[in-house]
Amino acid sequence: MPPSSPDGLTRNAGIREVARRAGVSIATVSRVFNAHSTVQQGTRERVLEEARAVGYSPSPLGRNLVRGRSDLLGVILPNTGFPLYGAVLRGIEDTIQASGMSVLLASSRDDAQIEVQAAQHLLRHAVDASIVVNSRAGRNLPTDRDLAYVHIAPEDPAVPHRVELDNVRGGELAAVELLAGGARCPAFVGAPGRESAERERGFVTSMEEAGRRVRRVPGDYSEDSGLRAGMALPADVDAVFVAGDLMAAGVLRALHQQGRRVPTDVAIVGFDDSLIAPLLYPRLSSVRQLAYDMGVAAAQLALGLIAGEPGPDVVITPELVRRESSIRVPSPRPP
Amino acid sequence: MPPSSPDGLTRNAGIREVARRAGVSIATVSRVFNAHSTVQQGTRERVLEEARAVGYSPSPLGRNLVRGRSDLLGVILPNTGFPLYGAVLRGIEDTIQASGMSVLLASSRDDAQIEVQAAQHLLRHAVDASIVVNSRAGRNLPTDRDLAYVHIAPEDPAVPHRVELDNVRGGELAAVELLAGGARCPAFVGAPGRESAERERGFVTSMEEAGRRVRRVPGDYSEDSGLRAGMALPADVDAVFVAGDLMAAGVLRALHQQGRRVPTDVAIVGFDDSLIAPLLYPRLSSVRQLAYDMGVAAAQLALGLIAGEPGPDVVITPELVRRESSIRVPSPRPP
DNA sequence: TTGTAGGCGTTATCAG
DNA sequence: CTGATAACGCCTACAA
Repeated sequence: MPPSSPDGLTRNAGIREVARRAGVSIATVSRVFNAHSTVQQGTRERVLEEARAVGYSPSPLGRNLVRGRSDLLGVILPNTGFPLYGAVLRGIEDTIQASGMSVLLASSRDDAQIEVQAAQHLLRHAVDASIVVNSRAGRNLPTDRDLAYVHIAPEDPAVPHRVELDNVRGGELAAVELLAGGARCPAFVGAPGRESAERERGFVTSMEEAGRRVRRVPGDYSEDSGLRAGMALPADVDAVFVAGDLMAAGVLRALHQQGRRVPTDVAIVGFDDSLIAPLLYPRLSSVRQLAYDMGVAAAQLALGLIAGEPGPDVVITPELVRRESSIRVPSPRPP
Repeated sequence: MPPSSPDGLTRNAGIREVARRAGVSIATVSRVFNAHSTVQQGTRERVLEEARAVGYSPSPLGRNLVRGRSDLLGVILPNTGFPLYGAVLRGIEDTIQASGMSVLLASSRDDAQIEVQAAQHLLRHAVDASIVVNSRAGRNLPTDRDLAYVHIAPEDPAVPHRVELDNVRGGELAAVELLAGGARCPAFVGAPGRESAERERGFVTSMEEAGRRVRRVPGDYSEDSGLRAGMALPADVDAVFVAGDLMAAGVLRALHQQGRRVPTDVAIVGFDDSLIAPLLYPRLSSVRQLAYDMGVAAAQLALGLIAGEPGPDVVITPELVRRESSIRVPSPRPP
């Protein structure tokens, strides 16, 4: 019995139903819905007509099975909650939406082991490609067929298909800004990992070229570590570059507590320009990480790989967003 | 030809391969991998053994097709980037991970139209259920078979399967805190929508019971609107409850600019306890929204619906997180 | 307990 | 340009 639907509810019409009503074979219906196939004008219209009538469109499930791929893009984030990753995700989503793909999410919890498992899981779901943010596993990710990974800021400097921020340049921007503000005794608050090291390199190099020695204080990207770093800042330091905004918030608080005025006594530049930067007091100058743009770039790269046209790696150039924390004004002494 | 693999690479082994090696039919292999099926101990072990040997596990694609459902959970967020939603997402992820499901993401951009399309898209991918955050479309979401929606804080107060915060209670908590700090002239900074209205109701009711009249100032959840609201605050106001942390950041800044001290001159309580609250200056007291917990609850509800055991709606009781912005201390005048 | 066979909804190959 | 028909990988009556 053909799936005529005598009950009130329109059960999901399939390709057969449409073929029957249009008086063609299911093969023709399929061709109509798959581009670059040749089918006569009249037939095509008739099929489309009937399809609309019963509300048909090809089921992803059947299609996935036969094609061995889905229209899914895997995304592996270290941590779903972090704002910066949210921006990346949004960039990815906005970009792939047009091509009818969707995002299958997984998280790695900053653990190479878990990351590999997540990748495997995505693989089994036949994602067309995956984007991995801050990959720990790097080249060890399982790769089926010619599955493509696009990496955003991976630890491993050798993985292909990468989108990355020019961290060294970011450090330089911070140095330029602080020097313009008259920095004499600069400090750098860093964190473990490649990215922080690069930011430090750019900063220190520029500062040394200007004849300034940079004090280093370690942290771990947390606000708390920033607070401790701020407390440990030598008394003569008058300019600080902090490798992450959250840490910068901690440094800022430490300075408040010590009664040191920002930017009058100490100027500060953060990194990321995450959404907290303009909310801090004073508003934090920060090297903009352009997370949204990185998501967009990664998605475009992924789309290219899927289409068989691998694009070149992307290096995004950061900008400095100037706000109150680094803009030196004459000491506000009322008359 | 059976898929013996003469080339070096182990091509993905299928159910047939395992069946052949274990000397059983594919039906038996299938039964081994589907619980509540009865297969002899010895046979089961042999199958498992061979499965492990070739690295086999049932393909989601084939399984989805025949079962008409995937092991995917749809999640529709208004906006992928917003921190609060990130927390919800994390709660969802952490909860479903154990059951081997994964999250298929979509966003609604706060638009009922787009929300419906997103839901349809998820539907076609045969998600087992969907979680919708801040639904605008409400009961108008397309519903195939017995697909279940779980709603987190929907606009429509009548949709079933909901997880929600007790906003009225949140308003009361804010009132209690501010009254304890000696509030005489309280104000409320609100925003459009049901949630803000409920927070207002709880706040105003409690305040009026204490004999205080509440000034209302409108906003829209943005920092900027908070800044404007803060500027528009009558001079005698000494306590403010703001319906969102981001707006509260704006209010705080306005007060700084006016030279009004927080909490000495004006005490402030925000709402959400988003991750910016402890970063503001001074640290912002806030009614905790427990977004992570709401994600967990929603995921549990969804899991229940999928299993055919619908659980009761969930109302989460907020807590007040006390921080500097509402803790009145004697004016800090050193001896 | 196990095997046989049919079907899930599509795409792709190969004739016509 | 179009129609049969064979996969795709798996689940599930039904039968043995």
